[in-house]
Amino acid sequence: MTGRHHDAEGGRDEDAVHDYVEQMAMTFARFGFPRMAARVLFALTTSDDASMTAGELAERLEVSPAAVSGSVRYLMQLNMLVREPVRGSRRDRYRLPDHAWYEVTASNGQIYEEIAKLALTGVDALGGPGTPAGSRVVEMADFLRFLQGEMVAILERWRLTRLGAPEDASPGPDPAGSV
Amino acid sequence: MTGRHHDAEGGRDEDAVHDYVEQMAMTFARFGFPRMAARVLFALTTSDDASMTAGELAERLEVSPAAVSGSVRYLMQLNMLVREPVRGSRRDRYRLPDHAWYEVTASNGQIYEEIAKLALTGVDALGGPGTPAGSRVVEMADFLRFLQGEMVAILERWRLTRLGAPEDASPGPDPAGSV
DNA sequence: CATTAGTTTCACAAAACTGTGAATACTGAC
DNA sequence: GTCAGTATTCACAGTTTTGTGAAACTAATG
Repeated sequence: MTGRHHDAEGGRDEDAVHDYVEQMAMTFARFGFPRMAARVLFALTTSDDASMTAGELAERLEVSPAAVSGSVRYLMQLNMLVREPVRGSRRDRYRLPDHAWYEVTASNGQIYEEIAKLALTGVDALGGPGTPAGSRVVEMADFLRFLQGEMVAILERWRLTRLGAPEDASPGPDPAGSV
Repeated sequence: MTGRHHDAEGGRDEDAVHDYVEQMAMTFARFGFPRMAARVLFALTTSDDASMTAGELAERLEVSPAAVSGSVRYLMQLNMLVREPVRGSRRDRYRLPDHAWYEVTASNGQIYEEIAKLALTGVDALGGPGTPAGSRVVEMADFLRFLQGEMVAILERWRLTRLGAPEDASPGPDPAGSV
């Protein structure tokens, strides 16, 4: 025993996991993601069954139940988390869906379209699509719609190549030696 | 004269443009983009030559020069704005590059790889890629790298089809009647 | 070299955001 | 129906972010 909860080769190092969760969460926070929600997300990501109760999350992260409550609500609204009532108990388990990153990326794709639509509402005020400013806005909207369309296609490709193949327990055909 | 600065059919309606800038900026702010930077961005987007001095921006947006200064620095760091010193004057013009959205999307692509790399640093602590948590992290990293790679490809396709074709003043081949 | 227009920096006030503890409201068990 | 265990809501405090006014800095012009 080293003082760090490191079981053995291949075992989990809980302290290191703790650090890792915090590091990932802070990185996401830098990109505008709510801090506590990021902590919850990675606490779940790093738990072996991708599932914890609110109480377990609070204990693990050493934060109040209130903070967990707010964060899980936020994450659920983003479709990154599902709540699963536990039969025979009033506890709910919060679980990361199986392919959460794929799912959330797919469901967020719609925001490109929303922004494009909003952008185009300004074209008239700018004097129409023939004016420099008007055409600039149209180009932006076109670009966003292009991105959205392509995104749908590449997500479909991911779904087919990675999620379509049923048995793929190994990390993947492309371990991509850490760059 | 209606009280709104609307010249004629096809002319700009400055009041409406003002509202539009604010609306777009607030939408971006909801997604975590700094508010004032968003205002500056859309003030430039909606100006006919995509270029203004700091003073013009401050006047147009009715904010302090200090706020403009901070925001343009932020936007330049994101490659969404270039500073162009004006010869024979101490004024700098801040200009939106021609295909700003394309450019910034392309230059931001790298963040997927960064997050993927950071994510993989946790695999050991989780007990290796064979554990449930470890494989989950590997899948996330794989997905992010896949996205990044595909993004590079689709941006290249945009560049070739839209920026490669020299004359395309019309809004585009696909007006995409508002969905 | 002094003047002046324009921009940036700095310290500070206001607003927004985060997370907490306490109170409240659910929900299943008995 | 009552009890007990959980989850949620609410008001608040600490922190961070945002934007301002004033002063400092920079560069062209007479």
